Amino acid sequence: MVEITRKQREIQQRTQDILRVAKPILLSEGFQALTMDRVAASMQYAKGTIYNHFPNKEEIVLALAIEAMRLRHKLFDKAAAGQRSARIRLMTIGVACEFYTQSCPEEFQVEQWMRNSNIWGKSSPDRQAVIRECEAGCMQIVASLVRESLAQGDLPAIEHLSPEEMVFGLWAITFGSQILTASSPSLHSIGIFDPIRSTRIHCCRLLNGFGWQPLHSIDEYLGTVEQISAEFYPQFKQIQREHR
Amino acid sequence: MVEITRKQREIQQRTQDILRVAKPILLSEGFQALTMDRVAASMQYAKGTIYNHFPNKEEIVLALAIEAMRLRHKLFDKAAAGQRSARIRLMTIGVACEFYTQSCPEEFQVEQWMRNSNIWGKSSPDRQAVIRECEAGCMQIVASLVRESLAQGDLPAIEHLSPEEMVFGLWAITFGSQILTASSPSLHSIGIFDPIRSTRIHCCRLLNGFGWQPLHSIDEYLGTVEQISAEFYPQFKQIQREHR
DNA sequence: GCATTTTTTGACGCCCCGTCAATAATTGAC
DNA sequence: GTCAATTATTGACGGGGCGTCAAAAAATGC
Repeated sequence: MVEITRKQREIQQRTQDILRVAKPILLSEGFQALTMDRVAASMQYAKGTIYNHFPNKEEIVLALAIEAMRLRHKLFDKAAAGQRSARIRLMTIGVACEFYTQSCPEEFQVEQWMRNSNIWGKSSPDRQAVIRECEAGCMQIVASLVRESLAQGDLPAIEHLSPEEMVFGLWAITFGSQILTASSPSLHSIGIFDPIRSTRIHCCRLLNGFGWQPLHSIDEYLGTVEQISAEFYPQFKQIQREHR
Repeated sequence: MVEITRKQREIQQRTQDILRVAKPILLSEGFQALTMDRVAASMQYAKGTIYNHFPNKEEIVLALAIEAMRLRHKLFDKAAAGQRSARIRLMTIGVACEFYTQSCPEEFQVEQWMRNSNIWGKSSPDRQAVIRECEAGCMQIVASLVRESLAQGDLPAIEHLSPEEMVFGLWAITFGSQILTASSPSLHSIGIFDPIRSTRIHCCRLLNGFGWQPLHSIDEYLGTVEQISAEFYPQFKQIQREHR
């Protein structure tokens, strides 16, 4: 059943190779520059062979997006594991998001591309389903932390606001901040010089606002986030500098 | 100085005509389907003539984005005018955002397209500058409401959080929610059935969290938002037509 | 070793982009 | 009203990407 012939393995390997070739082209020169001819030429295969693996270039982008979201999912999983309080583990997920966006900017970029309706619309339902599962999976990790805290009494039930809606709020502010940071050229001119710090503060206020115990002062929160960051992603600062 | 020859007027008019032709193509069939040949054929002009107006199709998209953002700016302006408290006027801007996204989905869509680096990167610095000004202008409207409230004492200065950062938070959560609503297929499956209501609640909690007087209970807030909505946008369709 | 199946190939048809020399229209001087 | 100069329009063209498919090559199995 898990029998895989050599041939099949070779084919799977080549699918990977195609992605490895396509990714730098996509990320450094954009979607336009990613052409099937070029991918084929880079690998010394004929174009038709590439088409045996991906029916169009949009599918390549979606395949890369799936890899990106799997990475995100893995980071979320690691962050949500462990013995600490749900609130701390939730903060760790927040740090994971920062880490992801900052030190895997390519994956983050691909996720944005995937949201582009041109690409989404042309890709196969199968891959779309994988993406959806992955996204839902990430949300479920957060949601289960919320439910855990509710069950343990750290987090009071809030009238008018379901646990899922709390997740939605956290997600929206994190995601919204990151998108704006990445694509709003006017941010700096309006006086936002450190969007990451701003985002952290808003998340802290949101969590405190939910009444999620133990409440943190901003200074505590920022300090704890720094600790988590240093602990989980010791290489982060370095990478951060690399990417300026 | 404001002398405009008939010829110039005709040319300006045709630029508009091109946008009127391009918009439905773009919105109903996507960026792929928007080809210069097709635009030209639709208007019974030669392709070269279209190129006299726009050096490439990305510029057409950006020109449409400028129209969209001007509309957004106008809505913000109207919302921020009037004699009511700054907090109410801010809420009115929130309603304006909802209105914009809901009843001008095409404009909202074009704004997203514009953020796509493929399009942004290929367009002219002039149009990019207009977009930036427009975006900064929208933010300034919000920022000045914040500053007004600070000056009047309705809104306490918050340690660690500048007025601009408050704007950033509001912007991020509103924008983030809307993007997610528009492009996250898993929202429904995770249990978010009324994202607009959720977003309103989060905004209310954010404003209350800032200590922005007078504080609203969720019920009050939702009620007030409904009132504003009914007052400013009594007839959804009519306003939509105005800007066609 | 040979027939059958699978895989690879790359030329092909189609379409789009953006250009530009040729053509048409407009202008303004006389 | 005429005509030369200026300006605007045209559409054929070169370059290139997409996706296909019949033919060639390779692998398989008997």
